[in-house]
Order: sequence, then structure tokens, then C-alpha cells
Amino acid sequence: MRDFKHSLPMELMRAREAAMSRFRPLLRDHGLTEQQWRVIRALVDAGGADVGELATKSCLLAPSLTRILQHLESKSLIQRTQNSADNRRAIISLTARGRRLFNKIGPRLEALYSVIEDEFGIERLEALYTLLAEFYETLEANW
Amino acid sequence: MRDFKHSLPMELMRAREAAMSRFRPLLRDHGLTEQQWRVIRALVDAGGADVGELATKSCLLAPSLTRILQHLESKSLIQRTQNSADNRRAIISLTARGRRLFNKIGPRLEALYSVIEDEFGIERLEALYTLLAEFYETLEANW
DNA sequence: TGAATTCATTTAACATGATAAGTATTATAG
DNA sequence: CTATAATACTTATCATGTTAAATGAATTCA
Repeated sequence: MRDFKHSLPMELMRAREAAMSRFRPLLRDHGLTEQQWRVIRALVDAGGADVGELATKSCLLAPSLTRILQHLESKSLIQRTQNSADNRRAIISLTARGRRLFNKIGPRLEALYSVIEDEFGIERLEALYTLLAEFYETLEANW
Repeated sequence: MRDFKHSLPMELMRAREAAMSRFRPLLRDHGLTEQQWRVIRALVDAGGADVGELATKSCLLAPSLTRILQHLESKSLIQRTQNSADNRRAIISLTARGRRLFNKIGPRLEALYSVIEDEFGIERLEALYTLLAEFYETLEANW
């Protein structure tokens, strides 16, 4: 049998954790989890989206997203606007407060990301990123 | 600001999920989560280990592992042996039942892994694996 | 040797991951 | 039209992720 350590899912997880462990403290200092941050960032990127779109963009399952949105709404970081065309899907958007929080944290996370780029090298990082995207595409396509 | 989609942690997560979604149903059919399986596999690999070693090998945090071991013990898949040299660390090992379960599921998971190898290509998979290991090493070393 | 420290593990608390089931709304077939 | 099915989301449940604090055993050092 293949060596236990030579497990792709494990290696993906370890690599991700190595990166996330550098970002998490900053987020935590601002009372955010990494998942909450992904939602905020997706909202900045999209400028308003329904729950389904948001789930796709932030890579969260619908039940998790439901809870996270309730949490973010209770902290007045997001708001819901009823969609008259389809009452099932409300449109989620950042509040002014949510945008301020993003503007405060975003650049500092980018700085941490730049450090990683310097350490590992942008070219290798791009190569890794490309391989990962291809891997994802391949597995999605053939399934 | 960098494009939201061009986020390495997200891409690592998506790649991992693409792979795991193929393995998870089989595990689930046998009443196991992916984390429980990682512990079982680490125990096969090590043949007996204390909780700390097991946490490292299976990439689980100690509190998660504690709960998982309680669960696996209640299903008689693992057992604890007191270590006379140090009463803090009990030695965990698979029961006969745990080994049987591993022998039953292991080959079928390997088969699924082989499909991925064929789809993506062993060379590219190796290249990806190498980059991931280097990424991990780089980030751990410089921190 | 015994108090302080360190170490290994567990508990606690809150948040998310994963699956199944429920609810309300919209679309569709007859 | 209207019963039915499909959609979008939410709840519910159990398991794990993450951090901090607690417990108990081994080590260190005055």
C-alpha cells in the first residue's frame, strides 16, 4: 500500500494550514473566523449576492453559510435586501461597517500574503496555483 | 487588490474537497468520517502510538483527536494500553476489529485513488505533491 | 525532597463541516 | 387554474476545528 504520508488530501490540508496559521491570528484579533472573512471578501468582490452565489464564491456549504450570515448580521456587518423578483433569495450586501472592517483588515492580510510570496517565490506559487486549478477542473469534469 | 478567486488557501481547499468528495461516500457507508479514517490509517502505519504522535501523523488537533479516540474506542476499533514508563501517555492501537475494517476499506480507497492518478496523470500528481511538500516546508521553516 | 515548572492530555465553549429533513416560494404539467 | 415538482434556503443533528483553561503526571531545581 502507498505510504500513508504520501496522501494528497493530507498534503493539501497541511499546506493550507501552514498558510492559514499566519492569517488566523489577525482575523481573530478582529473577532472574525476565516470563514466569516471569506464571506466578507466574497461580498466585496461581488458587491451583493444571494445566498447561493455566496456559498459558491466563499466555498461554504449552505447550512454553514446560513449560520455565518446570521452571525454577521447580528454584528451589523451585512444586511439583507428582499428581492422582489424572487422572494426566496434575499440579496446580501455589506454594511458600511462591514466595508470599514474589510478596508482595515484586507491590506494587512495582503501584506502577510506578500511575505509568503517572497519566501516561496512568486513563480513557484503560480505553478502551484495552476496545478491546483487543473486538478480541481479535472476531477470536477470527470465526475 | 488581488483577485478573490486567486487565493491559495481557497484553491487548496477546493482541490482537497474535489478529492475527498470521492472518498467520503465509501467511508460513510462504513460509518466512518474522514478524520476517523486518518486515525485508523495512522495506527496501521505506526502499529501503536501515543496521542501526541497520533495527532501529528493524522493531522488532527489534540481536542479533536481526544473525541475521535473516545468514539473509536466505543466502537471497539481501537484500544488503550497503559504506558508504565509515563502514565500520561497511553499507547493507542487497533483492535482486531479495527484491522479488519481497515483491510476491508483500504483497498477500495486505493482503487479510487488510482482513478484520480489516471485522470490527472501520475507525473503531474507527483509534481503537485512535491510543490505542496516544499510549500509546507518553506512556511514551517521561516516561522 | 518538595515546590514550581513543564508536559501530555482532556474539557469546555463556540464556530463550522456534513448529511438529512423541513419550509416557503416559484415553476410546470395537466 | 391547480396539484405537483423543483428551487432556495433554513433547521436539526452529530462530528470536527479552534482556542483557552483545567487536570494529572513527570521533571527540575533550590
